[in-house]
Parts: sequence; structure tokens; C-alpha cells
Amino acid sequence: MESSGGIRERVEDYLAAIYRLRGGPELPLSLTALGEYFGFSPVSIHEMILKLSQQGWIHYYPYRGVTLSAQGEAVALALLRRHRLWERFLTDMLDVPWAEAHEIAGALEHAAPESVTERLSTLLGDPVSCPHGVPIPPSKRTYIDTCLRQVPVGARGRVTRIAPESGDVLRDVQAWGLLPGCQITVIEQQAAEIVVQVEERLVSIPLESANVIWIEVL
Amino acid sequence: MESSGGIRERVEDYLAAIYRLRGGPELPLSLTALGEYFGFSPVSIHEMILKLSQQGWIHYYPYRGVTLSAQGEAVALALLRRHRLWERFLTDMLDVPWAEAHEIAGALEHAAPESVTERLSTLLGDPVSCPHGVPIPPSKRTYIDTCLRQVPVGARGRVTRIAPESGDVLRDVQAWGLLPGCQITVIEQQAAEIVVQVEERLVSIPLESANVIWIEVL
DNA sequence: AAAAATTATAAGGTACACCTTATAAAAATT
DNA sequence: AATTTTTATAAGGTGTACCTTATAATTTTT
Repeated sequence: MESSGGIRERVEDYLAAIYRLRGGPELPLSLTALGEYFGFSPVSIHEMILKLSQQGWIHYYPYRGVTLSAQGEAVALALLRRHRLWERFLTDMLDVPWAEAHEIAGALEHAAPESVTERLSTLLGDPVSCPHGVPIPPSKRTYIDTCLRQVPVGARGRVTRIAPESGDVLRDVQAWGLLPGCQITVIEQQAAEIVVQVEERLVSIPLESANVIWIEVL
Repeated sequence: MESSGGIRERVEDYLAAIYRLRGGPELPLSLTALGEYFGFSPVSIHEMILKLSQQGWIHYYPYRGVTLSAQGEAVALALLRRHRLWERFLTDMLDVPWAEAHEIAGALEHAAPESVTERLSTLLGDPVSCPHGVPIPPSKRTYIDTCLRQVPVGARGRVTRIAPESGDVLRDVQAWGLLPGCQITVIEQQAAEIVVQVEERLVSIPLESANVIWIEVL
């Protein structure tokens, strides 16, 4: 009694994760990175990757990593779009807090067919970005952003997005007042932290978090 | 990697099906009827029924049928409520045809937690029936709430409801971002106002309004 | 009371996506 | 070139909820 439709949830989740984590379209993503993202054992990841590869969703280059096939990328983008639309619905219409919305959208994105999600888009006024500032496919980003960790000391910029997203980081980012759109200046780089100025305040950000905060250098 | 939360989807589905198909609270529902409803073999139904019975969700009377335990009935009602609310959302706000809405709601009802569905209820104007007039079971309030006016300074809590409702207050509450579900902290009590913090903002609420805003102190 | 029809239960099987342990192969480092 | 580390693969296991076939127990009908 499977919902019949099409692709298994897990397949979609893997494809979207690869899309989110990869460095670029042709850069293979290591299975280790995937394993860490999902919290699954390397063996399990490998097993699933073989299946996805056999089914043509991805290209698997042993000892190197995986890239998405054209088919796989289309599925990933479609899922990502549904995810962001639900996120917007949850935050904009139901006032669900940011961090929670991400998690719940992760379940809703699989529950409703595309037709429904497109109606949802219309209801929301066809938004082009999710609450975290990440563009909703198929629209394109018009800016170029850099991972906060790479931004040189002294540079000024604008927070563009938090990616990859995780509930914990989202909560921290919110607490620090580092929501997408806000202006920052990088004050100093330490061994384990980056200090940035947000308005009048100084905030120390662990490198771990700095890895997922993206900046458009101005 | 199970969403951990609570009851398995399948358990909820069985309990709701029993609720729907049964002739009355004390009338045992035959396993055959259940099997036909789901399209599963009698053996599979029987197997699942034994599990549900062992876990206390239902009472099983061999050769006779099953009834819901108090626990099981509560779960069935909660699921039914979520189902009807999603149905109304799909038909009322997204113009999804009824037949489809029923099916899609069957997936959505499992995807979002109760907190979200309650916000959905508010968004929809707390409907008391589904599009076909079938009553929506009321939400069981499991929390204890206090009038905002009585909440001590420094306390954190969650807005549970606006009661009694009036158009003016609802407008204000919406403008302040104080819709049910949102988290607040009481900052100070003045002669004619109460200052609360909502996310990053401070909001001054006239005592008059504070009388109709209810808080679950956390 | 006997036969027929239901309902229960035992036994064994499937798919899925995880798991661990152990070994083999390749890549990176010394 | 040898060692260490990373990645791959083999083998066997888990739980859930479905499946079929076959037999046993009970209820209903004749």
C-alpha cells in the first residue's frame, strides 16, 4: 500500500541532499559527507548510492563521490522547490518559527503532489525565496555569495542564506540576529571562531556555524 | 531514522479506520470489514490487530471484532481532526477538488504536528465541519492557560488562544504577531500596559487586550 | 448433530532501509 | 617503497508491515 505515485521518499531525500551539499554541478560529493549529513553508517550510504546509481539518478565515481544525473537534478530541484514553498507557508501564514518550519517542511514536501504545491505557490504570491533567503527553484540567484569562513577580515557584506540548513544552526543564527539580509563586518578570525559585527553588537561565531552562513561581499 | 515523535502512522490509520467504520462505541467492528476497507488480507489485519490490542489501543474480542480503548479513541479523534482541517485548507484556500483533497489530506495529516494543525485551524477560522458538513472533532486542550494579565513578569510562555474574540482584538493581535502558538516573555507590567517580548521585538499591550490573550506558561 | 462458512493461527516469504563486523582495495601520506 | 588512512564490499542481522498457503478453532446454517 505505497502511495503509488512515483519516486520513493528516500530517493528524493538523497538527491536533494546531494544537491544541497555538493560544491558544484560537476564536483563529486563524497559519500562520507552524505553519511555525516544523514547520520547513517558509511556502509548504508554506499548501499543506497549503488541503488541510486543503478537507477540512473546519480553518477557514482568510486573513491571519488557522486554527481547528479540530469534526471536526478530535476527531482532534487522539484523537491527543493516544494520544501521552500511549505517553509514559506508555515512561516508566513501560520507563524511557525523559522527553525521548526524547516523540519516540518521536510515532512510536508513529501505529502502533497506537485499540483497542490503549485497552488500553494499561487496562494503565497509566488515567492522567489524561502524565509532563509535561499532562492526557490526554478528562479536563479542574482548575487554571488561566499561562505562566511572564507570572507577576509575587514570585509563588509550581507547575509544571503543559511545552507545547508539544520535546526540547531537556524536557532543560533536567529539568536545572533544574523538573518538573511542583515549587514555584517568581519572583525577577526580566531582559531575556532570568527568575530563579526552586526549593527552595534559583536558576535563570536564557531567555525562550524561559519561554514553554513553565506555572505554577499559588498 | 524514524521521526521519533510518537505513534506510528499505521497505528493511527488503523485507529481512525476503526472509528470511521464502527457502528457505535461499544459495537465491535469485524476484522473482515477492516480488511475490505484497507484492501489487506485477513491474515495481515489479524496480525496488526493483535499488536494494537497488546499495546492497549483497542480491545479485541476473537470471532467478534474490535472496539477502541479510551486511549485509542483519543488518537483516532485527533487524527480525524487533523484530516478534516487539512481537507478544509485544501478545498477552501487551494481550490483542490474534494475527492483529491481527501486523499492528499490523508498524507498531510501525518506530516505536521498537532501544534501546526492548530495554527491551521486558527487560519481557517476554527471551522467546525468539513466541506461536506461532517463535524470536525474539537481539539482537546491538554495545556493549562492563564490570562496574559495574570502572567508574572519574567515568565516565558506560548499564546494559546484569544478569548473572548472580537474583531478589534484579533486585528491587534495579528499586527503584534501574537497569534496562538507564538512564544513570548513578559518584560514588564505597567499601570495600563503589559510589555512582552515576541521573538526580537517588544510589544506594549493594553490591559484591555491582555485580558483576552491566553498564555500557557512554560 | 452434522455440514458449511467464518475466523484464527501457524509457518514461511517479500521489500525496504537501516545496522555491525570484517576484509579488501585504492588513495594519501610518510 | 612502505605505511597509514580512506573507501569499498561482503556477509549477516534488525524491525515493520505486508503477502500466501495450510490447518485449526469457532460460529452459523442446514
